[in-house]
Amino acid sequence: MRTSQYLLSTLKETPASAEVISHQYMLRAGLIRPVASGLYTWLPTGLKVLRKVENIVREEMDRAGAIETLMPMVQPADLWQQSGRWEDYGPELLRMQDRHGRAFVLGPTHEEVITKLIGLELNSYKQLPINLYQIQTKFRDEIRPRFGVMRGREFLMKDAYSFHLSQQCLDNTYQNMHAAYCRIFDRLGLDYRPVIADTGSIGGEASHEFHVLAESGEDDIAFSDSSDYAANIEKAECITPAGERGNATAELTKVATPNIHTIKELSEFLSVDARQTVKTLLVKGEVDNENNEGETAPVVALVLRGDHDLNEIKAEKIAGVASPITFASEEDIKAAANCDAGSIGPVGLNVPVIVDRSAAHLNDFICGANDTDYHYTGANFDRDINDYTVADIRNIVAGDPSPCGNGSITIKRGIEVGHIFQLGEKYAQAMGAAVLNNQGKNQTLTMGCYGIGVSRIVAAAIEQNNDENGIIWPEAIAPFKVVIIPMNMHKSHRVQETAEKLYQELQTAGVEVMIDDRKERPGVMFKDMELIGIPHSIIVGERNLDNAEVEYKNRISSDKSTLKIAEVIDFIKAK
RNA sequence: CGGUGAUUAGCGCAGCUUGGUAGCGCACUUGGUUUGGGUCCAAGGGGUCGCAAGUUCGAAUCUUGCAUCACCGACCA
Repeated sequence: MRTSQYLLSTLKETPASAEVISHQYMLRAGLIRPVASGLYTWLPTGLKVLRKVENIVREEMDRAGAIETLMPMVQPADLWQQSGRWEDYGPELLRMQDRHGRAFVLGPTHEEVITKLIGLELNSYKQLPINLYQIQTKFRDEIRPRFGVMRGREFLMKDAYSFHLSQQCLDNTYQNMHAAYCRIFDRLGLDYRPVIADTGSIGGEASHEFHVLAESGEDDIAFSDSSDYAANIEKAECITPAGERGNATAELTKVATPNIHTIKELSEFLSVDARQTVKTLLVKGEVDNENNEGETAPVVALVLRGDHDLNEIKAEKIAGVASPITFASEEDIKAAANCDAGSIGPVGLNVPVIVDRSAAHLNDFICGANDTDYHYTGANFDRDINDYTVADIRNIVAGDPSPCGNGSITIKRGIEVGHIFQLGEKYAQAMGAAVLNNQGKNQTLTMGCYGIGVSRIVAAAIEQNNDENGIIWPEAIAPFKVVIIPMNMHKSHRVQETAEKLYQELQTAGVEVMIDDRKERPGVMFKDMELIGIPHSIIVGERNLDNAEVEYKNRISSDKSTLKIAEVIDFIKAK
């Protein structure tokens, strides 16, 4: 490709709307342009990268035995009504009507379509297992699109769906996909981790997320420092602290704590470590629709150690706690604890009390006294608080023992680029996907689903591989392998001839090569090519031609060397 | 949707407080100059000042409403 006949579209300045580095560089390097909130045009260079990612994903899915299909982006509403997600999915599902007034949706995912298809096409256990995938544009009407293509509303996704008659068969395919995903991210050249994940709204049993590690990631991942254990912080179990709880030695004492509302203020005011304090959160309880028709929801107290944060996902799974988590209103708090929110405590509190495992391990701790501007010191479970249950309801923090039993936890940020689930029979049942088993009986299929965010990977790769000069593409997904940068080509026939000759030869050798044949000063070319992040540069200048040499520069290592012109082709091909 | 901020040339911004007929840098065009790290000089082209209504002799500037974009929270590949 010649830059003079190409749409380079690089920008010197960073558009004000771009927050994260990948978004900034994708705009500046001319990979994407915004069209509307969460919607982007892929410019030629960006599309080249996107296609490379897509092809690696396709090759590895094919190698793993999955079969490619293509389903429509627009789907009829009745499929979604059949699965129940027409009601459940919420406003993220973009709904519309055709000219006849029939309801459709823009597909955010394709479980309904594929399951319906499988139900129609498959009749016998002999056709199982089967794993179908597609690489397709999805649309999710995100509340807040951000970070460019990292969280766009329209995005390219690989989604695969497998069908089975037994859990064991599903497990096999699940493991197979897990391995395929590792090969994909290995080939992409990214630093990633498979982590244990919450199954979220899709539901089901086993689930792993694949995260690319980057500071700007939106998820917190908990790792063991001495095993393979990694889990999304939403899911990481906080185990009961080792050892026996200390004995109650202090007397329960009510102390005045004027205008103290937060744990930070409390620990400073009383000069104690936040770890010796306890915070009590009041949330709405579960309404039992059958027995308490129309009654207001009761309130439940959640007790955490002062330095810990509530994990809402864990908490809302506990019986008696409303899902989603809803914090009690000021009136509810007044009614239940007779004080302001800053002074609630578990002592003498007349509502169900759920205590986190770590908080339950404390003795002689400090908590609210259920009296505005007062706290208790020297509080103890089983002496001052008797009616309570213990559960894991907090977020894991760095330094906690790993739930796998080996080592302690460190926390890093990750960008979720892949997610594999075992779905079970949910969709197969709803859509009527069943086959005859080997006893001749109709049996509902069990399902797995496996997603990869293809367009998100492009952004994630940049988040992980960049410097102050621009993008540093991993070799496997670079838009071009090598760029020829001639110095003042229009003034030197020798330079022009050599550059053109190398360009032709590299093309003939099947190397993806760009030649910067613009009438630009050297600095401009260097800056642009570094911004775009092409891994290898060949610089052709008068300086080296007398020795029949050109200069080579590596974008990753910044290593420079001189090469004999005759060696260039083999040198680049070997890279 | 809630909270915050923004909207002036393709991009980055000033002008608004104190109303008087729109400016800077980059990019673009032309000529010259320079030529191994975003040269320098000169001359140009390009703007319904987000939209609508109001106040006023006069509105980018003041008022009101709306729209769009971005950031912080709930969603997720």
